[in-house]
Amino acid sequence: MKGCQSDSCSQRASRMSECLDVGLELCPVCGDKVSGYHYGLLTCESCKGFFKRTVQNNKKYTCVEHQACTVDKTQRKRCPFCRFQKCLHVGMKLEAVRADRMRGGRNMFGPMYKRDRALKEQRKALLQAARSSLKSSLPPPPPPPPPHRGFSLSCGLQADPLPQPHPLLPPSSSRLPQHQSPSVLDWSVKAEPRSSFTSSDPGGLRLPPLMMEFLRCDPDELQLQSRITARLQQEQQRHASSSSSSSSSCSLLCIMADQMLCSIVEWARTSFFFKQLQVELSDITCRAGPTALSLIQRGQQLVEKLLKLKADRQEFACIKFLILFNPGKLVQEQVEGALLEYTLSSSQVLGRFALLLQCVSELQSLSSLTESYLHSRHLSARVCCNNLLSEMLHARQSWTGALACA
DNA sequence: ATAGCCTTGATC
DNA sequence: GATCAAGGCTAT
Repeated sequence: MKGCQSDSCSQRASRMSECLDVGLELCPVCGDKVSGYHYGLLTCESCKGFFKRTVQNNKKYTCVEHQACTVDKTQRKRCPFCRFQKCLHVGMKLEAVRADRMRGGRNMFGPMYKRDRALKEQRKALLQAARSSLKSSLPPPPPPPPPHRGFSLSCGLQADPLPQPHPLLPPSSSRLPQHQSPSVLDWSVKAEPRSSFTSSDPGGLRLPPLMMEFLRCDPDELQLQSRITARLQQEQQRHASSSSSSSSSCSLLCIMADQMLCSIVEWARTSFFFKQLQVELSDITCRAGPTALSLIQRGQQLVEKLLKLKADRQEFACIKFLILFNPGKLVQEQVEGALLEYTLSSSQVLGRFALLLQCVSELQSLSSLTESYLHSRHLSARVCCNNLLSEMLHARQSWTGALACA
C-alpha cells in the first residue's frame, strides 16, 4: 500500500464530500451505498470492481440455481452469474470498460452523468416542494418516540398521536386536491428520459431500479386472498362440526387480521430494506379509542381515494414500504424518490405524487388507530384468537406495563 | 475473488 | 487547479 501523500489526502477529502453527496443513493445492483458513477450509472465500489474484473478478464460464470438468485449486500458474493446479469440488467455499460486499459480521463458517458446529476437535482427540488406542500396541509407531526430497546412487533404500525382535525381544514375525507397548494399540485412537469431507467414493465413504462426491487418481493395478492378464504372456511366448518353457535363477526375479523399479519411479517422479512430497519419499539401510548364503525368508514374513504387515483401496482408497492416499514430518513427518501420518479414518468403531473403521499399519511394514522382499537379490545378480552395477532397485542400490553413501571 | 483505497489523466 | 470516473494495488 502507498503512503498518504498530501495530494492523495486532499483527494480523499474531496472524495469524502462526494460520498456525502451521493451517499443517499443505493446501488441498484446490491443496495450498498454508491460511491459514484461507474460504467454508466451510480453503483457501489464493490459492484464497480466486480463489473470491471468480469469484463476485463472475460469471465464466464454459471448459476447452480435457477438464474434468479437474490443479489444484495450480504449475498452478492454467492452467485457471480446472477450478479453480473443484474449489473447488465440495471444498465451497466460493457463499453465503458476500456479495452486498452488506459487510466484516467473521461469517457463518452461524461455528458450522460452530467444530465443524470441535473435530473437528480431537479427531482430533489420537486420532492422538497411536495413535502412542504404536504406538511402545510396536514397536522404537525408527532414528537419522536423515546429511544426504547427491543423488537417492534408493530410491523410498521408505528403509533402516531390521534389525528386532530386541522383547524383550517375540512375533515380528511374531503381533503382532496382543491385544498392543496396550487403551486405544487398544478405544476405539471415534463418527464425526461432517465438514463438510470433501463428496464421496462410489461406496459413499456420505464421503472426506477428500486421500484423493480419492490415488485420483485411483492406478495401475490390472489394467494393471500385464497389463504384468508381457506382460513375462514375452516373456522366456519369447525363451528358447524362442534354444533356451537356460529363464529362472531369479531372472531372472523380477527382471523382475517391474523392471516394478513402473518403475510405482512413474511413479506417484510424478505423485503429489500429489512436489514436496514432500526429495531425500535413503537410509541406505546394509551388513549381513548375509536369505534370499529369509524375505522371501517375511514378505511372505505381511503380505498375510495386510492381507487379514484387509480393507484397501480408499482405505486402500491412503494406505499406499502412507506407504511409498513415506517422507514428511517434515508430509506424514506429513497422510496419517495422512486415513487416521485415513477409518477412523473407515468402521469407527468406532480400533483399525483403529493396525493399519494397524502394517502400514505392517512394510512399511517389509520393503522395506528386500528392498532389502538385492537389493543383496547385485547385488554377487555374481546380478541380471543390464540395467534400472531393476539401475541402482538399481548406484547404491546407488556411493553406498556414495563414503561409504566419505569 | 472480493472490496476498499490509490493513482491517473481528460475535462471543466 | 479541481473534479471524478477510469484502471491498479493489495489486505482479506
